[in-house]
Amino acid sequence: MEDREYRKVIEYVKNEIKQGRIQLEDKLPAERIMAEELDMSRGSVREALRTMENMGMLESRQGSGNYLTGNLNKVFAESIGMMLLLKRISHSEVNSLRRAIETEAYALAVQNISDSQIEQLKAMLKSMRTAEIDEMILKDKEFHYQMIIASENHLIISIMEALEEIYTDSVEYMLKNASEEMKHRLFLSHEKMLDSMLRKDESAGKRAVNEHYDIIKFWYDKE
Amino acid sequence: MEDREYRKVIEYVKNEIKQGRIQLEDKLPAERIMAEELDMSRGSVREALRTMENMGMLESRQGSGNYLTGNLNKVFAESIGMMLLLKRISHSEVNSLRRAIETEAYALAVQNISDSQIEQLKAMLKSMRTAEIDEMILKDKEFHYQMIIASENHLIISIMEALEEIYTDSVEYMLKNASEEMKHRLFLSHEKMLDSMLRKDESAGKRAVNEHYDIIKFWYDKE
DNA sequence: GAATATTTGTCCGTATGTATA
DNA sequence: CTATACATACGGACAAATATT
Repeated sequence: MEDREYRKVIEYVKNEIKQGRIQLEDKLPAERIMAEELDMSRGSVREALRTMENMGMLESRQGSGNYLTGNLNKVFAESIGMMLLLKRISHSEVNSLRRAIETEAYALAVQNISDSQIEQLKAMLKSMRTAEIDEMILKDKEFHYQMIIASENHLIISIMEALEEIYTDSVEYMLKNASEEMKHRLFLSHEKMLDSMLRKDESAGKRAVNEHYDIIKFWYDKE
Repeated sequence: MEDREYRKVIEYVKNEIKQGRIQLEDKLPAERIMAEELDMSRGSVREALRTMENMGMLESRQGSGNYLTGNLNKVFAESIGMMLLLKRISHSEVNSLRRAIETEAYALAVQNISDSQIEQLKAMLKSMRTAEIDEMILKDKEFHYQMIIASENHLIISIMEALEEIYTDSVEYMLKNASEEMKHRLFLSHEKMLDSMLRKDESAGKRAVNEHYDIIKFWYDKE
């Protein structure tokens, strides 16, 4: 079943990592070398490289070589985007995932956030209140992103970056068509998130995150 | 930057889907045909196919053709597995993600779960109490999986399946080396999850899920 | 800075194994 | 069973980008 030729390369690379012979940022042997070493064609090696590139574990640089990297977000963004296109999943399902992850990110952020990060959050919230719509959208995005970063969980950050990529347009559309009341309620939920952050009140903060996503869910259901 | 030849194929397929000319389960034009149509080599087309296969959006069947599918889990499992191998992320970070998603899955399950599913959960919990260790591990896995399925969120189900794939061995190791007290506490958290499910008490259930993951976190931190 | 070697990117032609009518 | 269509894989060639001398 899964006995494609190019799998040999992936197993080879995996093994080299396990043995500690190569690690992040290192260069792999040249395509030709690997092809000869593993007794296979260069084309098959290239299929393996493409696979690994799309897993986010390597980067090919023409004229230079193939280097081990660690970028998850593109894989997630592209895959989830495709599943949406193929109608395999729905926007409301993705919204649930965002709610799930941001709630946990909040809990982690409460523990890890620095004073300067909190100051930045305050500043963002302040400009959200007064700013024009485009500026508001930007600050809204930054506010959430800052929370995610403060979680210090690389996996969570990657997935949220991927989801962000998918949703920028959608969020912009929503905010530009939202009622004043809805925008006010969103603002209040942000305020609660920050307030609870200051008081290190995890559960109140989590509730605020959930409120935030309930507002969005309500809007999507109506649309 | 992203101007590789094979991207043409992906754009072409995306467009065919958007135009409604092909959809899930449909067969793509043959490699040769696409290569000629898009004026490129078969090798480059194959790299694109490999990319799309690893995005979970198609399946290549030798002698038959390339078919559009929608399987997310393999991509996630392989990518996350690789990031762990490359030490780009840690096990505790993955554990946080599982906690996040399972908490939300629980909330969704409370709304969607059927009576027969609840009966099955009861049965699983019952055999978990008395069973031998191997049977217990199996039932534990089934219990959580059943909850996830009841969420009826395909994206959440896919990601959890991927994480499950990565963690089967690790969970087995943990449970086989856990103290009786820890196993008892895990059992109690399961019991709370089910109890709250019966009473449709979402927040108590979420707390139980969190307790469950706190126990696991404690074990990992100690290990 | 220029010449040269290395490496990835892309192409073509061909042979083989597999599925399908 | 045969013929056709198709994916899989190989080897050789040249172009383009980069690294090295």
